[in-house]
Amino acid sequence: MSSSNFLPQDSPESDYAEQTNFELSDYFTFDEWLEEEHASMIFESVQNPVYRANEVIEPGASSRHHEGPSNGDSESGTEKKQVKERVAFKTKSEIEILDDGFKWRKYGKKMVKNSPNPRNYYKCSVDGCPVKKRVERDREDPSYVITTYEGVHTHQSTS
DNA sequence: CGTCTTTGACCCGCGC
DNA sequence: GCGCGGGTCAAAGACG
Repeated sequence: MSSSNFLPQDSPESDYAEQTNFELSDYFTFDEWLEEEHASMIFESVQNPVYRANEVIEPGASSRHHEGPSNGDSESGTEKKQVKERVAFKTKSEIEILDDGFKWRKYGKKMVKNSPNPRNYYKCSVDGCPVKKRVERDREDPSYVITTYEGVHTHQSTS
């Protein structure tokens, strides 16, 4: 019986951009919500399971993971403010693989100590799509699934 | 045959 | 300096 509300909109085929038009959500830093209890914050989003977080990453910030194994010195100019958009969804469902119209490739699974359930990491299979998806189960409500989208799709959904 | 899943190992940042 | 936590990649296997 998963006739619950998977997505706020009943038009999964709609453009993702359309769905990202939730201005009813609150604007807060992801860090803030991280400090707070996930469940607590999103708990109110049961009806509006859509949260939008804009994080501004400064050029000086160490957002460089491990791509250039060269000896330091990797100042490739083109350094500008990178705005990462993160959206947290909380939906009540048994399955965590909620198809939103995009193709995702699982690239890792990790176990969080605060939760007896593992955390899954998904990435868009589309080339040039830096969008990442993080799926986690609510530790207090295993029936709830928290999906966190990171980035913006640079392509249309497969529809 | 191509794509995706799965698991372990590795890496990074921070705290103490 | 080391440990912890979290996040990512990679190789092999499974699957269509």
